[in-house]
Formats: sequence, structure tokens, C-alpha cells
Amino acid sequence: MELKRERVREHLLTMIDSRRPGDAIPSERTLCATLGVSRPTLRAAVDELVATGLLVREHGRGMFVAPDKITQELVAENHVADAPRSRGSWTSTVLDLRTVHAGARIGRRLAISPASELVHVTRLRHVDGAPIALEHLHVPADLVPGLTAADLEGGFYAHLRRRRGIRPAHAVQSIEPTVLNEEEAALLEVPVLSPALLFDRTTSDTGGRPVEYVRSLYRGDRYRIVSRLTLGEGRADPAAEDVGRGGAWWGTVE
Amino acid sequence: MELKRERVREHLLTMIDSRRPGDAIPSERTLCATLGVSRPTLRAAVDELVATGLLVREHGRGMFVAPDKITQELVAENHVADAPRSRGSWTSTVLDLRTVHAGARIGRRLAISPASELVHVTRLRHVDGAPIALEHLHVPADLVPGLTAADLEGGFYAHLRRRRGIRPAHAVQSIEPTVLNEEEAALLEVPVLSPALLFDRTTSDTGGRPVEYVRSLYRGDRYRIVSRLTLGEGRADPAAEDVGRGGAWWGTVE
DNA sequence: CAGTGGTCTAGACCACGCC
DNA sequence: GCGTGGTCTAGACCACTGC
Repeated sequence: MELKRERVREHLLTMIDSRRPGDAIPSERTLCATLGVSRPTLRAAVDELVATGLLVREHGRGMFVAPDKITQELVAENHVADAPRSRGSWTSTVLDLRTVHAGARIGRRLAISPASELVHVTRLRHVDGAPIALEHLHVPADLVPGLTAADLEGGFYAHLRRRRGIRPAHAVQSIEPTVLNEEEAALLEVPVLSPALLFDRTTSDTGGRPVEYVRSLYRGDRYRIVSRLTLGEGRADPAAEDVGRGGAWWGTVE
Repeated sequence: MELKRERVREHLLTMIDSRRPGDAIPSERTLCATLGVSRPTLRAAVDELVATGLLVREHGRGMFVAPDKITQELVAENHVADAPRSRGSWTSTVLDLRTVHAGARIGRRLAISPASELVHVTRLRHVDGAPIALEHLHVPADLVPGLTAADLEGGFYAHLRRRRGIRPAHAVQSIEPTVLNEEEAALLEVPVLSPALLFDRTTSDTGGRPVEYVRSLYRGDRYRIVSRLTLGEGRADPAAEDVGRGGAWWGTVE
């Protein structure tokens, strides 16, 4: 049997999709009547969407589709030196592998037509048997015809180099905090609304052609980024050295 | 008037403090009777503590103090090159500045006695007028006697160098996702349980002496870490180049 | 003033773990 | 069977917004 909260959430999500940021959505009491649920039930569903950043509530005014994020980006300026370390034995399980149409959002990321095909792989990553990350990998279908789950076992980059003659060269990645929805939380075996890190990465090959777009969710209770920073002295702008004001975030590791 | 949920949360927090990880706490119905609240109200308070990772629920068994975190640490191995960039005009407001005893946890971080004094500064940071981060700065009191809010205006590191003859040289920092409690959410002007990034940093001077311990919460809806990675080719272990398995996370920025 | 979200109650039924 | 958490209801009152 399906939970009422889920049904309400789906209804709200399609409602949000069909509107623009800032648009109002019906009042709580109206929605209760429309969907045939009590107010606490409706509010529980709305709570989740508010925490996820899709809806905003304004006391005495109403509920609205959240405005577009205005993000303060903090960029790391440093040279890559080597691969990072992590402990434990990593394994990964392919949950799904299918060819789909790119769509507008992902098409733009990969610089391909929204109508063109791409391979969408859903993977669950484990450390020492415990699920730690849920990964969505998107690759233009013409780059990897006939891709199978087995091809991913030795690492996708290795597969691209050895079997496809594609050399991933650089990537742009963003990291932001988020909370997990019902489905994600279930796969990662944590309670709903648990904190997580969202990694968003687009990788290009030596020719500058985008070869993959990856969205990964890492469990917040099992995952942490640790870095060791070296703070120089003779900077042009001493104020920039105050880490809290945008100082050196990344550095040499132990 | 105080919210019931807050009173319940405080009660639960002291209950958690007085127990050890894994210990059971009374059942929901028992707590309702003890605290004189209805079950949905109690559950709302518990939901918050579960999302924060302090309590775990087990269906049919009961509620327990959460076990200690087992964290998968991912370290960045690279050289610091320069300070990162961020846009907008940053300002900061000192909410509180007081001298307190270090206590066990922070004393250990700063390698000082739990009984010794330290200065605790609470700052709210803004970008273009909007609150974006809540920062708790802890400094051994004997390093900065007579510290005032004005001393922090040009940047704390600059103050240490110019007025105290202390040269911060390196730091160890961790970043993890979390959700904001009622108080933090109010200060940052976002809904409770909103996602945030928790920065935890200990900085030492050229002699290796810890000079500050900082805990900062950054709004997840306004803050994002962006980095550009360069993926080398001739690695010893090709599997390590698969970013998803622990590949190169940090790199040269545009 | 009417309509909105914010909070809270008392009680019901279900699903799961344990004895 | 019994106690646990998981879900849901119907309705109440308060606080805020806007006319």
C-alpha cells in the first residue's frame, strides 16, 4: 500500500513543475480537501519539500514555489597533486542501466541535444558492506554503445581509456549539502531528511568534449571531507588569509 | 511563550547527555505522559533529533541514543596554491564574545587543559546583507588577552600576525553536511532542518601550537563549493582515477 | 475582517520485534 | 499477546497578512 504522504508529495511535485519560481500554490486547507488528507498529513509532505528547498512558506500569506537558488560559490585554487585516500574496501552495485533521452537539463550539461540519447546508470556504493553513496551517471549514448554493468567494474574512467579511446582530462565539480528524500534514504539505509553531501560533476576529455555528468549523494553520517591547509605568509592581500572570509580551504595533506 | 516542542527537545537532550551511545530511552507513550504532550508533538521533537543524528529509532524495539559516528574520511592530497575566490561583499557581526572554561572536548582540540580559559566568539557572516554563516571561534585566552570585537574586523589572522606576533601556518579542516536546529535556523533565517555545511577547523602556528578552533555552519541554499579538477593520465593505479571510487577531487581552478 | 500558515490535542489503526 | 514505533484523522486555537 502506498503512503498518503508519498501520494501528496508526488502531487505537489508535479504542481511545482508546472509553475515558475515564486508562483503561489493552493493553501494547505484547499489541498487537504482536494487530496482527501488531513492537515498534519499534508503538512508532513510539505515539510519535506521545504527542507529540500523546493517550496517556501510565508506565514499569513501562503506557500510558493521556491525562487531560484542564489549561490555563493567558493572556488578552490590549487593544483591537483595526487588522488586522495579513503579507508575500507569500496564496492559498487549497479541498480539500473538504461538508455533514455537527455532532456533539457542534462542535455545542457553534456552539450548535446535534449532529444539525443544517453546512458543513465544508477549505482550504489558501499564501504565495508554499508551503503555510503548513491550515484547517477549520465553518458552520451554514442560514446559508449553497448555499455554493460560489467564494463563499470574496473572503474568507468579506465573503461573509457582502454575500450573507448576516450581520455577524461578535467572536470568541474560542486559540493553542497542536502537532505535525503524517502527513496534515497531507503537505499542508503538512513532516516528520511538525513543530511547528505551532493556532488555534481561534469567531466570532459582532452578535446574539451563533455563525456559524463555525475550526481552523487553521500551519507552525511558516514562521510566527511578532510583536508590539511598550509597558510602562506607573504600574500598581497592579508585579509584574504582569514579563512573565515574566504581564505585557503584546501591544502597539502598529511 | 515557549514552544512545547522546544521544551520536549531540551528534556530529550539532557536525557541523551546522561546516557551512553546505544542506551535506550523511554518509549514515546511514556514520554508523552511524563512531559504532558500529545504523541505527534513528541514525535516532531524526536524527528529533529533523529535528523540531527542524536537518536535512532527501531521499529518495534524502541528509541536509542545514537552510536558514535563511524566516518569515512576522504582526504584531499594537493598543494595549496592561492586563496580561493568568492563573490559579493562579506561582512560579519559579532553576536557574542566571552571568556569561558575550555572543557574536555575543545580543550583536547587546542591541546590545553579543560580548566584553562579560552575566548569564545560567536559571529554571523553576511554576503550582500543576507546571513550565510554562523561561526564559533575558540582561542586560548592567554594568546589574546583583552581581545575585543573590533580586533576581529580586519580578519582574525591579520590581527594575530600584526598585534600578537602569532603566525598561523597550517590547519586541519573537515567538512560534513548537517541540518540546522531551531536556534541556528533562526539566526541564518532559514527553516528548521534546512541543510547546511559544517566546517570544523583547527589552526596551528609555525611552532605547531594550536591557536584556534573554529566551527562554522554555512547555509546550504546559499553556499556551494566549486572546484575544477585536472585528471592526470600516467598514474600508477588506474583504478584510483575513477573519481567515484576516490579519485581526484580537487584541482586547478579556472 | 477573512484567509493563511503554526501549533497542538486525543484517539485510532497498522506493522514490527520479542517473549 | 503485548509493547514498540509508523501513520493518519478531525478539529481546535493562535499569530500573521492583507484588505
